[in-house]
Amino acid sequence: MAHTLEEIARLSGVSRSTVSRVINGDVRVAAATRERVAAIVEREGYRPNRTAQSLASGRSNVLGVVIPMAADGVLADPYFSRLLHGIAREADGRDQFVMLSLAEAGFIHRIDEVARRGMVDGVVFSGSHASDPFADRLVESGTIFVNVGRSDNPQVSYVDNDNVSSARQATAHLLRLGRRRVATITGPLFATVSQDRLTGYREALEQFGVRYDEELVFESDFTEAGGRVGMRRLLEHRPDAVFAASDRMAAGALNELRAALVAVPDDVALVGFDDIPLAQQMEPPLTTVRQNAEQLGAAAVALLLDLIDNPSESGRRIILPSELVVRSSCGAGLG
Amino acid sequence: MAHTLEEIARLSGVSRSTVSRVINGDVRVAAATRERVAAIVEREGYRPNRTAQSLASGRSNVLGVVIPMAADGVLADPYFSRLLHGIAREADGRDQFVMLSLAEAGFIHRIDEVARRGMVDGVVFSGSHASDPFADRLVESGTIFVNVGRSDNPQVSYVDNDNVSSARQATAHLLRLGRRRVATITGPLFATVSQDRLTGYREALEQFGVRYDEELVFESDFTEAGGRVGMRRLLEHRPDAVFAASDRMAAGALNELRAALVAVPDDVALVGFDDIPLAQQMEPPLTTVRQNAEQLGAAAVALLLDLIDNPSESGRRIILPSELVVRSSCGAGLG
DNA sequence: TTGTACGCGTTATCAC
DNA sequence: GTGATAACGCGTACAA
Repeated sequence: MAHTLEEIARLSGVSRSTVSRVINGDVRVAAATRERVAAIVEREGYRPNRTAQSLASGRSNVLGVVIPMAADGVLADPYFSRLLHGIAREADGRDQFVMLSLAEAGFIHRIDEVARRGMVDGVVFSGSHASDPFADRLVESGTIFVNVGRSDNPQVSYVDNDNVSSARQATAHLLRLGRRRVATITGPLFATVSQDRLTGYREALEQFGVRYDEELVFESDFTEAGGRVGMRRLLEHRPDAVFAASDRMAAGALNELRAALVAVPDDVALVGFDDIPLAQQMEPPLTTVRQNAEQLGAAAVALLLDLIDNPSESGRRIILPSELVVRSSCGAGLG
Repeated sequence: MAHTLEEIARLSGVSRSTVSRVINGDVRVAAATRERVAAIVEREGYRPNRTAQSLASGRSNVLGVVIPMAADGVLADPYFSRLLHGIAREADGRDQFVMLSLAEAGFIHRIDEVARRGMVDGVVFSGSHASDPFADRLVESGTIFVNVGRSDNPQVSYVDNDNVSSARQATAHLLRLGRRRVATITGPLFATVSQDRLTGYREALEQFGVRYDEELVFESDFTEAGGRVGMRRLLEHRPDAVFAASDRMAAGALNELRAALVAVPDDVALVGFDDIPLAQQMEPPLTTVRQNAEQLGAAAVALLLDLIDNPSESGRRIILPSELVVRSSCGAGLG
């Protein structure tokens, strides 16, 4: 088992350079030579040392992926699983490796580590804050990266779902069905997704000439427990519909409604966001917005690679469309 | 912003070697020198180039993690999320990086890539087969790795849950409550977990002097849909209890039982395996075996690092205990 | 305690 | 087409 270029070169009676050329598919090499060397590479099962390649070429073909684990068990959220899956799959398809960092609280040092020159060519950062110190740190350190989720920093490139328009559409759907006291359970408002979905909600209200009522807005945390608590409080203000900014919160809300003996959708219509697997198994099945997290991850990788090849560009944005999936929790017939 | 050892050396008026020593905490360096150099390193925000370090030292501090994506959306299974979380967290705590490879079908080449010298110091492989070609490939290539899940290959080191004894305990629990026609829905039997849980089931039967009846065994695939199908078939043979080898299958079975108007646990008692979040929200709450996937991941990393430091050792095994969580689907009072 | 010099395995720039 | 040879940035005997 030969281990270095040098050995392969010796075995095939050529120089290191030629072997290197064969390995890298350089055209300027005689067909006969190429074949002979290739055969020996094959026979010996030789693989170039990645680290040495990286050092010499200045490129590692490794993409860093940083996912802040704000709450415990964030990975339990199907969104992140899918996002990660999309990232991994796209990276794989483009012959890139993925270096994963599930950053716990106080992980600033990990960012520095990941951004360390040589390790990775770029970073996909799943940052949820409009203005994130870590994102700032990344641009400051000159690391090429793309944010998954909107960012206020004009320098940062990002991919995101069209949260505003999707939320507007979801809320409008409720209004169109005649509901007028439409409440909403939002995610944590420091997160751009939460802000954007709230914005969409307000836009729909305005569009239908319905007054925005703060009492019908409850800020929660995307979890089922949070949705349940939110619903309990909202119930005091007699809503006839609820737009939950995540399916998990919608599930919690549904549990609370059931416990309070409120009929869904008859008394209160419900719409979620995400279209997690559970959504269609809920009773009644949940009307929700399908966002394709895998696609988002793939898009992030594609954009990142583009940025790596064209470092001059910055502040690029890619917005992916979502789709309203009408089931029965909203009180509309299927269709 | 200084970028190389050389520059820092020049800036602080010493040689590269000395700076290197300071960086690596070598004791043989004068306190005064150390301080001076450290200050400059700090001021310049210098970080050693990881790639160069790896090449020179022969160690990358990167751990490969390979998870075969047999079925689509494997990551959706909470087990893998938790496993991955445990791995990432432990690796982080030990200053290791994680290189993730979500290997799709036909991913043999990826294994080779990951095992490529220089990239990673070792690999955590989540292989489910008793005898896995990929695992064989890894040992063949001399890659240091640990398998998550039992392996028949005496060379491979692995960490695993105590599936046999847990399954025995779960089944025995049913038998102890007086059930005699205890059926089981197994996972795919090429997987060691499935085999082991089936073995535990048989052991419990034997222990209670109950004949093993093939008609009461249905091989499925760990998914909810699979559990549902399995339950439908088993129903033909009038079981009074079911041990499902995964909570997701238990959920499917429960749905089927409900559809068939069979009372749980009165007519048919049910026990699952995994203790996924859904388990305690099922109606009735599911009695199940709690396996700590995070701990499994952490143990895998710990073992791997141990192996990296002591490459001579091989075939080490670590078995983690599980715990029966009694809720009400089995027909026992809480306790 | 500090510095010199060589090696890690490639890539890339030259000549030939 | 092919082959020396100089980087790439760092670790580490060995010498001083």
